Amino acid sequence: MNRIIPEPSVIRLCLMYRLMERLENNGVKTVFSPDIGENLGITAHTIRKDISFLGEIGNTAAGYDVAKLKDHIHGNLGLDKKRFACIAGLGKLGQALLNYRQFLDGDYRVIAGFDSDINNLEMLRTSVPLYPSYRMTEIVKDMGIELAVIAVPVQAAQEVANRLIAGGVKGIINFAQVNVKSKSGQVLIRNIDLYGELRILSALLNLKETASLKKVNGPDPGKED
Amino acid sequence: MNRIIPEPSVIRLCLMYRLMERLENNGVKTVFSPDIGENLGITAHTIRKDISFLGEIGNTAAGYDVAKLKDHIHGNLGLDKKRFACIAGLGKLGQALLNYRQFLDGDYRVIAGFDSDINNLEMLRTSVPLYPSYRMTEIVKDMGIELAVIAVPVQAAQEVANRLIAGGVKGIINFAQVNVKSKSGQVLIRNIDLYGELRILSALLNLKETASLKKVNGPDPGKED
DNA sequence: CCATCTCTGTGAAAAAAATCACAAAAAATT
DNA sequence: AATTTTTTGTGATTTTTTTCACAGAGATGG
Ligand SMILES: NC(=O)c1ccc[n+]([C@@H]2O[C@H](COP(=O)([O-])OP(=O)(O)OC[C@H]3O[C@@H](n4cnc5c(N)ncnc54)[C@H](O)[C@@H]3O)[C@@H](O)[C@H]2O)c1
Ligand SMILES: NC(=O)c1ccc[n+]([C@@H]2O[C@H](COP(=O)([O-])OP(=O)(O)OC[C@H]3O[C@@H](n4cnc5c(N)ncnc54)[C@H](O)[C@@H]3O)[C@@H](O)[C@H]2O)c1
Repeated sequence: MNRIIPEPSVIRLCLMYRLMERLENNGVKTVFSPDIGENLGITAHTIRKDISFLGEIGNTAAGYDVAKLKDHIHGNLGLDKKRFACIAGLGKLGQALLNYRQFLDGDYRVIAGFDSDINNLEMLRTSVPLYPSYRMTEIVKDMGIELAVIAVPVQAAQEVANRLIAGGVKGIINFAQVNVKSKSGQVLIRNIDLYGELRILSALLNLKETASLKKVNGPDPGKED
Repeated sequence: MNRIIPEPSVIRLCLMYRLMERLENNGVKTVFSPDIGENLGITAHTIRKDISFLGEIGNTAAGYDVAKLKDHIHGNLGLDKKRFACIAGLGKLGQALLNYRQFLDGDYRVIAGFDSDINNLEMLRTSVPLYPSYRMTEIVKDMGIELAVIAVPVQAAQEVANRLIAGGVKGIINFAQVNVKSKSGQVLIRNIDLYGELRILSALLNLKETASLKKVNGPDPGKED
């Protein structure tokens, strides 16, 4: 058993965690590695390898106890650590996120919203405290906010990231149409390009047709659609 | 030069395309591989390798012509192929996407929206034609829609995916809190978990602190934040 | 127009990740 | 209680991806 976990495994384990939550809700008590794989589009081999990075937890010949596996992942990845989050930019996308239940009562709770447009702030009905953009660094620092979501226009994104980082944010999810960076490289940043996802899909489809793609993801598929 | 392109390279090339668009808008004429790398958080080596999968295009000792590289990626990845898209589920998130400019006038144009709630459909002000959910398969087939975005509640997601696939959709982006699957494995699916991104960030931060993560991404960072 | 300097393109090497294959442990069956 | 079946956990192997290193093509500059 290895205590050093590859990043792709961490990401898959997070997906497994979500799956275990759902299975537990549905009253499922036990799962086998091929079930998990089937659900996540990953081979059973990889599933078992990923889980084994966290130590032994399965039952030989009897699979994994759903609740136990969930807690195991939870504990080992430190998901029990609660963190505060904020949303910078409360336009169409920022508002949708701001009102999303999981962001309000989950482990990574949104406790502040920021926008440069004061009128916009006054219009919004929400239980989350909202602040003008110029107070971002100060508020982030005071509230101990560690995670941030950027949903501002492309021109403002890097500047907003800088202010968040100055306030002590350690992780950022960025939806603006530009990869934002942290100069020190110490802050984790995940750039998500929603429109770009369509571009990627289209490119993969094209290449799949002309057979010039090395591999298309997903493990042994079933038979029929 | 290799005509078979690894999937990670395809994804990075799509990011490069976005960057070239922006640089061109800003009047930048030439870029060097380290610039591109710096912008995307990837090493210059990888950038050059990725580009070289598409054939020679750079100028020895003089970098890449922005417009030329953009068109080169565009052509080689088949991004010139226009495709129609639709959005299934017009709640908070679906509406934000539906009104996003790039989805309305980009190459992957949203030409239909679906919701099971007729009242909701009647309330919405948009230039995109909206349809009740039960017509999904029929409309998708008739309009020749190839790409779809799923933004329905978790319970409905797989069922909606099935209907889209029955209508002939070839690629799906799914925002519901469950990995949806295509039985044949022929349909490309990208599951995006917005809340899960926060979980991943938190897990990576925890592991970084306890030094039990194999590698944290991002190439040689600069000096200061 | 020669020397030098710069940056691409790519085979080779290294690193990382996924897959395999099987021992071993427990459950199920007879 | 012995045998068969099942399924985990993990070293070993294979595949994939990234990084390296440098030849070579062209720019630059005297
Ligand atoms: N809406 C979508 O579906 C969608 C899809 C993909 C990507 N995006 C990206 O997400 C971002 C937000 O999109 P949107 O549609 O919500 O845009 P929007 O224009 O509706 O909202 C942007 C908000 O940011 C605020 N803002 C501007 N500068 C700011 C600053 N310096 N600090 C804080 N707030 C500031 C504005 O006042 C506005 O409220 C954009 O970068 C967009 O490209 C949006
Ligand atoms: N809103 C967010 O910020 C956010 C963030 C992360 C993930 N998500 C996920 O995105 C999805 C949508 O979220 P939301 O906040 O927009 O939810 P929502 O409840 O506001 O909207 C869901 C919409 O889907 C429609 N719908 C239900 N069943 C349908 C069916 N069978 N066919 C077509 N339409 C149907 C509903 O009528 C409703 O309009 C959910 O799965 C949610 O978990 C949302």
